[in-house]
Amino acid sequence: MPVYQRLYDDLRHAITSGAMPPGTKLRSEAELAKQYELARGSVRQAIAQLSNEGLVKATAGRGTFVAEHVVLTYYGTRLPALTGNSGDGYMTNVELEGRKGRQSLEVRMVPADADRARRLWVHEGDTLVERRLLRYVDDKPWSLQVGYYPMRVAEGTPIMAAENVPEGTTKWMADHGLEQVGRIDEITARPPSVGEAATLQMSKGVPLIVLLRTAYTVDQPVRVTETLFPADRNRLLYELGELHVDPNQGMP
Amino acid sequence: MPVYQRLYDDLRHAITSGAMPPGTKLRSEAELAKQYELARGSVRQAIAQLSNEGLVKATAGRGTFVAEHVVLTYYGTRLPALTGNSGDGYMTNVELEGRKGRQSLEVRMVPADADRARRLWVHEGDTLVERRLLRYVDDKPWSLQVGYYPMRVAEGTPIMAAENVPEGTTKWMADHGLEQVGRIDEITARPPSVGEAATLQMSKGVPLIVLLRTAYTVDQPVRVTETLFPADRNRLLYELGELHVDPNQGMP
DNA sequence: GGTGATTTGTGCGTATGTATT
DNA sequence: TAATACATACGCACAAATCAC
Repeated sequence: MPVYQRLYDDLRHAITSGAMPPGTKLRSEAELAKQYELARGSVRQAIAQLSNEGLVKATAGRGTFVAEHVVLTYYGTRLPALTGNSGDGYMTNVELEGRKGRQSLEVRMVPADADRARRLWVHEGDTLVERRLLRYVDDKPWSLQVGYYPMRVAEGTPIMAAENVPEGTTKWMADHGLEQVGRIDEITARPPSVGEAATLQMSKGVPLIVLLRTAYTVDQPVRVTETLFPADRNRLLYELGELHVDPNQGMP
Repeated sequence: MPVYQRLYDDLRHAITSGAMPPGTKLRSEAELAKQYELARGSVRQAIAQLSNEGLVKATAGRGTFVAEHVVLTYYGTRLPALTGNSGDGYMTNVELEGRKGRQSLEVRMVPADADRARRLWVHEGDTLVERRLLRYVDDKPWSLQVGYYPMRVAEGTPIMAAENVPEGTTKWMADHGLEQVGRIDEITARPPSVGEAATLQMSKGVPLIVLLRTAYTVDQPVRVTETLFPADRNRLLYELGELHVDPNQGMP
């Protein structure tokens, strides 16, 4: 185990546990070196790793500071996600947290690859409608959602138009006989590609959380969405079972 | 956007979509260089990135192959997780998939930091029971779960003993008047520290999925667990709402 | 077992564009 | 504006591992 690891662990724990809130100035590299009995190079290595993860921001001459760290929560189980996911559900959520939401949309026709074909009960190569939604929060790109609809669902509907469906695609579908009653969320994580890092304006060491959601009516799958969340500014939250206490409130 | 990116994207898509199943040999670096009109160095960069993510494995003299890719699914919503999570629930699941499960356990007393204190309704510095569970699958370390119990829950119970609770701690607690009726799962991802990468035997480019679960009885939180999943061999799956169709079965 | 062909691993040098200082 | 550093990209050469004959 490298020597800088202990410093790195301490700092990360202090930041993530809230002991050092955003804006806090770290002690200087020289001070940390003396305190931990390390060479300044080792201190820099620990800080470089934190910087790579987006936890701190170093500025020459000023010092190193805990990064302003807005983490938005994506509620996997709450109603907005269930009733108006594609468009306004998430965005109302964002605005509830006092932030400014915006999104850009592209719609294309693409052939289904093997995986999406299996999930959507179509044949490989069949045409799917792809809706690519880049969501901004406070004018920063925040997450990228790519949704796929089979033609049997999308044909002749506003889903095929390159425009926002004001009430959200999920709500629109429910109003037209395609009510989504269940879904499966698969969650993985991986490093971003260079292109993804660029469009989402994330540093390369930050992972992407990948949420692959398949939505079902009572008798068929109707949509697959893949949402990419930069892990330094997003977390997913699932509320399961029955909660009789308020988790945000402290002890009574 | 770098030129090697197109090759990287093509290869990754071919692998993740199933077009190139595990064991498939990639074309040689020289061939790919000619095909994509790149220098060999650029081809190597694309492959290095895939290798870093654990998607391919290169061997001198033989070639580069799509990695044998066992991905185990952690079911966030199924009963094993709800009734016997800590011990045997997950492991029965693993054995159901035809793999060999094993785990090592350490139990310690630790003071609560600010974050865990807030979640468990105790004061910062109060003593918690820490149960550290390293799970192996087929003799490879697979995930690391660290659970924290407040003393009001753990005192005088097998939870404090450094031994497996055969029926699982959750089941044990339910049998003794602490039935868990709800829980909150918070999901994030981050790069592993060097120590974590070592104990979980993962390559450094692979992210960790972090699942932070707070479990509640009808009137209080009773446990916080933080589970670390190397992202290249784990995925989380949540089944939500009502599913009237079998998602694993193809189209009828 | 030996030999040569193939393939990855590694080193070096050069050039270019971008961002930082 | 100049200097510096860094990532990207290209090309070449050789070493090391593997495999077929």
